[in-house]
Amino acid sequence: MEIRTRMAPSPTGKLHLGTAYAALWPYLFAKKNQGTFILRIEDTDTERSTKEFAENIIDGLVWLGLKWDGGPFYQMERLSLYKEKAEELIKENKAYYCFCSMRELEEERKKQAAADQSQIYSGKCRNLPKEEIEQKLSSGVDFVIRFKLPVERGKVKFSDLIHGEIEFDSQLLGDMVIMRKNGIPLYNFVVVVDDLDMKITHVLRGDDHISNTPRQILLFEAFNTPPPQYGHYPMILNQDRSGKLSKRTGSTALSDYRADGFLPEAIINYLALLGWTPPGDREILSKEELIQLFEIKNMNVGAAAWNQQKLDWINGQYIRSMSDEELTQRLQEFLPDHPIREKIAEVVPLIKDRIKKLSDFVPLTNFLFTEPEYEKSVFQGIYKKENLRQIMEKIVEVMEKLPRPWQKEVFEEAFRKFAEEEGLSVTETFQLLRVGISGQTVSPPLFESMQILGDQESVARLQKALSIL
RNA sequence: GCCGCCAUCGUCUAGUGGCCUAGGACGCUGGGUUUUCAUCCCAGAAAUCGCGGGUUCGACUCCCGCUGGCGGUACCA
Repeated sequence: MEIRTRMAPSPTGKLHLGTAYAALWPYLFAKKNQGTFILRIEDTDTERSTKEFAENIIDGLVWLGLKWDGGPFYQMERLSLYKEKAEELIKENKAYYCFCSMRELEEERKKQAAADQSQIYSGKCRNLPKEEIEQKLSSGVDFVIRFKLPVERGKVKFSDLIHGEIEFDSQLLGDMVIMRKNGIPLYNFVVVVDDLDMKITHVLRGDDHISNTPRQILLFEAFNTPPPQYGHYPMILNQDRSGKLSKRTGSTALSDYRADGFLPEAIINYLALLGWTPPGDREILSKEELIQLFEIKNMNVGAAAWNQQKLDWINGQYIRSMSDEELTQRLQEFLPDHPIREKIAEVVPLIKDRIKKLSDFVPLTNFLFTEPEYEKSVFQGIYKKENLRQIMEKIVEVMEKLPRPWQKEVFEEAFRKFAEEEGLSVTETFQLLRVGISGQTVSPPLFESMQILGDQESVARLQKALSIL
């Protein structure tokens, strides 16, 4: 039988890391088994869902490379199907109209809470006389449709792909609402109708859905169909383990990570490591390798906390493993308005080992296209003697005398010789030169940087530095 | 409250009864390479396996209880 999985985000916010994580598992499982991965937009919460959020989610999934094979299907475009299915249940006496007001229900729950009872619907409208239902319906009383939970069913058991056997007592579930008066269905019901309609064979979802599973299984039974296989993976926790991943300890929007220069392959790799353990000890794995190695049985059962440093490290690993050409292209795409965009290719070899994310490129190379600000104290911090100015003058002199066109090998030879003659350490000399060129004590390799700047600019900078000493 | 899931270094994890005086990764510390910073390489610190009972010749591994964390308990998804 063909394996069919789905990912079903609700468009009530921008693509969250947790949503990307949720997409990864059904994607990997479907690809691993040459199956079909379906994208379904669960937009039945009309208060909170927006088209923009749906688009943001779709864009994000495309960027990550988690391409779906079917959809996107929007539930709000499928309302007639849900209506038909709800009526089918009513006809078969498996669902009923409920005329209880919100107020009544709230009071009922309050009473139950006070008496330390489970807060489940009393079933007041369960067996209303036919005439009363007709009368209320025709006089326009507000109603919802409730699923008639088969209490006699006893324990609902299922074998979770990740957790193993799980069971719930159906008595504790209550008659849930499956349809609002306005014809918009509720979550547990749409999910079942859609999973049924889309012939989903494997539902991989967060373990916050474990307690929804018995309700959904009961609905599948009401439709006389065996339920799909369920697998509930753990959620991602905040960095401080203070609960499920939220804005509390940092951004959770995928678009923020993208804007910060994280690579999609690094994010996929990291998310995979958060919920699954690869065989062997390699952790840097491409999407293709993940698909090949993925096994549900190796999915983790306990929740993992977000670890930003590990993502940073993984992103750095990906950057370093790229060819210079590829990194250049990525940077050019990432920095479309960069002032020396055409020079990025030249700079890339100097910074590849020095950046963890694409955005690091800018502060690290800023001095190459912006005149630095000089501070006397920085020079004095490197060379503490009185004749600082004289030394700098000599450095400028050496620079000016170097044969053109400039070669970086010549720089090094010339300044090592200079250091020896003047009795300076090589480090001191190179650092004075570095600050003179970049205004900073930390920079990409000095001589390569000078070559990129060119002889005139380099000498001009040193002269400007000299002027403040 | 009730229902459910989970529990090994700071974090992510390996571990399926003896191979564990608990292995790996990130991070951290120290050292090496190096013109700075990084990269890279080497070394190190870091878990009495949440607690208490069992079962067993033997338990991180099996069972029970407790505690703690998390999730659910909606006309949200």
